[in-house]
Formats: sequence, C-alpha cells, structure tokens
Amino acid sequence: MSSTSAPRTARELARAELTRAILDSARKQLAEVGPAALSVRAVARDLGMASSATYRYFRSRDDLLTALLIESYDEVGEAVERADCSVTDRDDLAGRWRAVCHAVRGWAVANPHEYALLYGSPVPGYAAPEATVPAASRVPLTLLSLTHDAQRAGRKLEAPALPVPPAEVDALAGIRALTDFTISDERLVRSLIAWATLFGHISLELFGHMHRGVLDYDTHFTQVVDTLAADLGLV
Amino acid sequence: MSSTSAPRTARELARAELTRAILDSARKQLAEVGPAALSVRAVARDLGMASSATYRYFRSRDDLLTALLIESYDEVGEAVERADCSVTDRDDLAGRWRAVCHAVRGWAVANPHEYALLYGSPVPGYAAPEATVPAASRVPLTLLSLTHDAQRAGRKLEAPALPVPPAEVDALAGIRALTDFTISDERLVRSLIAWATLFGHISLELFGHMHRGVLDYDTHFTQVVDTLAADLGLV
DNA sequence: GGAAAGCAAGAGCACCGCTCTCGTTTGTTG
DNA sequence: CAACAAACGAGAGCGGTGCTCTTGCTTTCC
Repeated sequence: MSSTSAPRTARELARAELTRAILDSARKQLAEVGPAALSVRAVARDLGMASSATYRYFRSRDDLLTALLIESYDEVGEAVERADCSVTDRDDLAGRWRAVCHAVRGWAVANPHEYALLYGSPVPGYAAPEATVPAASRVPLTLLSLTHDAQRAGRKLEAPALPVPPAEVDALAGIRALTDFTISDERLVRSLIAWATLFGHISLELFGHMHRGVLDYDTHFTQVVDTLAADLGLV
Repeated sequence: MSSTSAPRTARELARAELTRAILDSARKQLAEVGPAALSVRAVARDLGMASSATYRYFRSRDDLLTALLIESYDEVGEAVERADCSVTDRDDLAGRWRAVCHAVRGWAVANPHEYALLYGSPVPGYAAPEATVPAASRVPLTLLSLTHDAQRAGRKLEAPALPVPPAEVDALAGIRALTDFTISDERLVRSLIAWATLFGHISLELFGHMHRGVLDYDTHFTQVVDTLAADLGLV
C-alpha cells in the first residue's frame, strides 16, 4: 500500500496523528452508538474540525468503517492468538481450544458493536474490500491450526465422521489453498462445523435470540465449547 | 392487541388496505436495498402520498421495521413448518431434519436482506419488542420438537454427550419453561448446538465469511446438515 | 345536524453524507 | 531565496433522511 515509512515532514506527522485521532474518535462512537449510527459529522465535531476536513483522511464513511473493520479484526485476532499462546502446555489441545473460544466470546461480549460490525449484517451496499481478508483470517486460521495440531498428535475425532463425497472435497478446495498444512477431509468438515457453531452461538446470544431461553450464557457457552472439544477429539 | 375484527366502516377498510400497501412497498424496498437503507419517504413516494401521512399507520420507522420483522419471522417459520410436514413418513427423522434445515437456508438465500434483518446485527438502539417472540420462536420450536420426536422414538445421540452439570441445567430452565415436552439434558444441549451451527453456517455464508474458502455452499451445507443429523441420532 | 375523531398534505426542524470553492499553509524545486 | 505545486481547513451548499406541527377536509357517531 501507500508509504508506510515513518513520517519525515511535519505535515506527514500531523497527518498520521490526525488520522489516528479520527480513528480513535470513530472507534469510540462505534462502541457507543453502533456502526449504523456512526456519523462523520459527529466525529468531526468531537475533534473540533469541519466535517469536510475529515474527507481528506477518509474518502467516505465506508472507508472509515473499513479501517475500523480491519482494526477490530486484528484486535480479536490478536486476542485469540494470545489466548492460544498463553496455554504453556502445547499438548493440552482441549485447554487451548477452550482458551481460544472463550477469547472470541470474551472479546465479542466486551465489544458488541464491533462484533456486530464484523460478523453481523453487512452495511447497506458495502462489500468488505480484499484488504480486510488477512485480518479477518486470523481467527479461523488459529482454529484450523489447532485442529491440525490435534491430527498431528494422533487424536481421533470422537463425533461421527460422515464420508466426505468428492463434491464436498472440491467445495473445500478453497480452504486448502489458503492453508499450508493438510487436514483430513473429515477433520476439516468437523472444524468448519465447530467454527460455525462458535460464531453461531455468539451471534445468537449477542443479537438476542437466546433471550429468556438460555438464562446463563457463560455456563451454556462453556458447555458448548467443551462439547465441541470432545467432538474434535481434543480431550 | 388492537381490533383484529373485520373492518366494518369504509374508513377502517381504507385504513387496513393502506396499511397493507405500506407494508408491501416497504417489504419490496427491504428486499431491494436492505433494512438500513429502508426509507419512510421512499415508501411514501412509491405510494404517491406525503411522507407525513404514513406516520398515521406506523408511528416510526422502527415500528415499520418491526412489522416487517414479524412478517419475515412468520414467513420463514411457515416455510420450515411446511417443510417438516411435507415429509410423509413421520418416522424419517433424518429426512425431516434435512427438509427443515434446507428450508431455513433456502429462505435465507432467497431473502438475504430479510434474513439479515432477523438474524443480523440489530438496528441501532432498537430492541425487538415482545410481540415478535411468538413468530421468532417457530423455527427453534420446530427444531426442538423434531429432536423430541427422536427421543420418543428411542434414538440415541451418536455424538459424545458430556455430563450436564447442575449449573447448565439451571441455565437451560428458560427453554424448558417455553416448551411443554421434556427432553433429556444431553439431547437439549445437542439440539441447541445444532441450532447454533445451522444459523452460524447460514450467517457466515450470507455475510461473506466463507468467501473463497468454501467454493460450493450448497454441497457443504448438505454435508453439515447430514453431520448434524448423525450427531443427533436421527439417521 | 353537529361535535369528535381520523385523515392527507405541506412546511419546517435537525440531522446526515458528500462536494465544491476559497484562502492559507507547507514542502519542493529552480 | 523565490516561486510554484500540493496539501490543508473551513464554509457554504445540495439532496437526502426521520419526524413534528399545523391546517384544512372528511368520515363517523351521538
């Protein structure tokens, strides 16, 4: 991308600082009012500048949202990677799985609007640009590499593994192209299911669909995560 | 709620008709531009009336969205219930499960904006009123009653069932209060997991998180649904 | 028949994203 | 050092939004 070198001139330095200030203010507003109500004018007001001036730093509101999107993806991605690394016994796959899953949900609960921005309905006609892909991939890649470790450790899937027909193998070719390690078809399917379960659960919880059905989200989430760990043979 | 009786006077009839027309136009716009871009003024334009006049029928844009929310919930709920009933062999639990799951996804793919309205990020500060609960419950209740049938038929869960601690039993008391039948704790947990997996998968797919990873959504979804059926012992 | 309620329409308020212009500041180059 | 070009901030303005208020008209009901 553009010049990522350190700002030499005073102007470049001021630009970097103001860009950061806009992002911080936008991030604050995002956390308070949510993505849909994020207003460029309000950000400008917060910073004491004319709203038109902000357009020198972000070409549009969508561009600003994209920047926040990447920041948030990286934030949750880093939280998840750190949670994984925090488990000193690398062979404690179930422990790592639990740490990772609870890191995702912990971040989501602490930053519900950011989570909604990442995993909720996409904004109007806006399609996330390719630039977001690397940041967005951090969490799924962490999950996949964990199940790959389980395969290397010789753990067997405990949940029933259906035969994977050739069509399904083809359908999953994209993932194999994105990863450098090789997972068995059955384990890959199970991993994707766990991925969907994880985010499905968090979305259902955060978006209010478990209201009055599940009374204690923490407890139930723990049960779900443990069950997934058992399915994946991580225990 | 308000008078649900047939309109007697000409005025009441006109009111019912116009309410319907507003809903239809709004629904059309919802499908075209999505919930966030739905505009009261555009609806009024479409109907050739002043925007202020629509406020006699819906107190606010959120009220209009709520009405669309309920309609959509009922639509997908009915699609799911019909899919279940369409399986003549009531003992073919796996077939019913497949029909139900594919009905949910089929509706979602055909009505992505409506799906986003229901299961995506909630709109700004808006909380779905209690009036939406019955309609919203139709799909999960269908899923639950299906697994309940499996229990009555003596099917055994095939995926590993972790012991359900008392705290988790308490956490799930809300669901038991909403249903009249009794499912074992283990089966209830598995059902909730399947529920989360189902909607998690559809959300990940529709919201673009499987982009370039999964190449054939239909095939993969089928694999997921079949796997869930096996887990639940429906085969 | 007349009061009361329901109604459509228009003007208007405060806000939004975004663009354009204008005068100023900054950096570069001859 | 001077001159030019690029970047910048501020302001006005456009077309759009949700929503309210007032003003008349129509329908309903007593």
